[in-house]
Amino acid sequence: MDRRVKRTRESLQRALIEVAVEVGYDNVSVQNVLDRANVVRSTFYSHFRDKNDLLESSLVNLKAGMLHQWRLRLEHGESKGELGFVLPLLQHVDGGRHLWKALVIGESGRIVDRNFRSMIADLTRRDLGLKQPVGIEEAATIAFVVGALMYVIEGWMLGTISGTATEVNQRFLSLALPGLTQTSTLRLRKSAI
Amino acid sequence: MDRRVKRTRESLQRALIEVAVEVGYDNVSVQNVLDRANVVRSTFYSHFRDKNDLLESSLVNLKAGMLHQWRLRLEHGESKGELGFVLPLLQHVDGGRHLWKALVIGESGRIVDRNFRSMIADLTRRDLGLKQPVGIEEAATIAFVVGALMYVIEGWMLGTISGTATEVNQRFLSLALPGLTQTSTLRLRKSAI
DNA sequence: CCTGTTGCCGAATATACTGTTCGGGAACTC
DNA sequence: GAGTTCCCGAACAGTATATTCGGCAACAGG
Repeated sequence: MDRRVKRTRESLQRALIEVAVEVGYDNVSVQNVLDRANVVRSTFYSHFRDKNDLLESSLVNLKAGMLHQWRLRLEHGESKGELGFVLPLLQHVDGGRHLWKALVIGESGRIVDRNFRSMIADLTRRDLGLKQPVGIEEAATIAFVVGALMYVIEGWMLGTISGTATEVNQRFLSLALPGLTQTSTLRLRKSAI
Repeated sequence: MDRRVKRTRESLQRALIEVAVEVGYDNVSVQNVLDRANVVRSTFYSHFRDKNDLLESSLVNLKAGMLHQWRLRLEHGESKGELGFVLPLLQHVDGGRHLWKALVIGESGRIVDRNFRSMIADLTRRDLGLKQPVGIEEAATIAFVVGALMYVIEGWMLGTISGTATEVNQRFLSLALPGLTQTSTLRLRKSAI
């Protein structure tokens, strides 16, 4: 790939994140990004459809980095057990706390959400594939786990939930695992219907 | 309150919802709402800060209606047990399926999310207040339950998750309750740390 | 019914941001 | 070194937001 192309794309991606962290994604105009990246309008639109498109392309990198770190920890045997991917995930998110805190708020939150939802859903599916609870549709289970995890992470980023990655992981697993490993015959007491 | 004020505000609220259901919230301009409501620009801005502000005021009514229906069902004894508020909630949402499906998508999704998160959080807190799991911070538990429920509802609205309100309720409870009633000593097996 | 107040209309206007166009010149690939 | 590709710069139309203000009509209270 042409070196110039790579340079402009990376400049724009970096600029967007920087400015978003400073003033919040919703308050970022294309012009702000252009100024920061030293790129001109027409160039921007020859690479990206709009601001959201740029964000989405930035997320590709962030996701790649996350999966990379996850694999490293997998190899080091640090993420065993059911939902073992959660701890590495939390640790990685913890590293870029400023970044994620900025991106969780506002319109970018939806985009981040949509991107990571599918990733987490995949990890969850792979993890739970073997011990699927009987009689409970997969879609509901995935939505349940992913939603719970996303909200916990969000609360953790925003400071509503405190604690280290390990602690948050423990809290999450203690809430999630019992429902997932429960057998179908026990899964609902009469009083709760 | 001046009758004209009430009329104008209600016209605008109704118009916003109508148009949003038709073309999606994100594609609604202030002008669209004005045309539908037969209200002029300056009047709009004398009542609401912007489109989102109008949506927020509309949600007040929707939430009120929801809580009203919930109380009715409570009196009829249809929502007993832990997380008993979930079923009435699902049933109410099911009633306005078109509406919610439209509001879940796009920018309005975040606003709806923010509004109902706090409502569901309150209901959850009240419900779980007595049997708080030991050693698990309340904030994490609330975020867990609320997130799981929100995502399940969203998936249900969008058709990813199928079934009746009763079935979805059962699925949700069977996933959530075991983790909530688990005692602290059992809450984590070594392998999952 | 009368009176003072309040809200709505209508139109104009400033502002800001988006997205597109195009030619000249520089940087890149091979 | 030749030819292609990309970036710059500046201009431009289009669209939506948000504010202003005078005149008229509807309202609440007595």
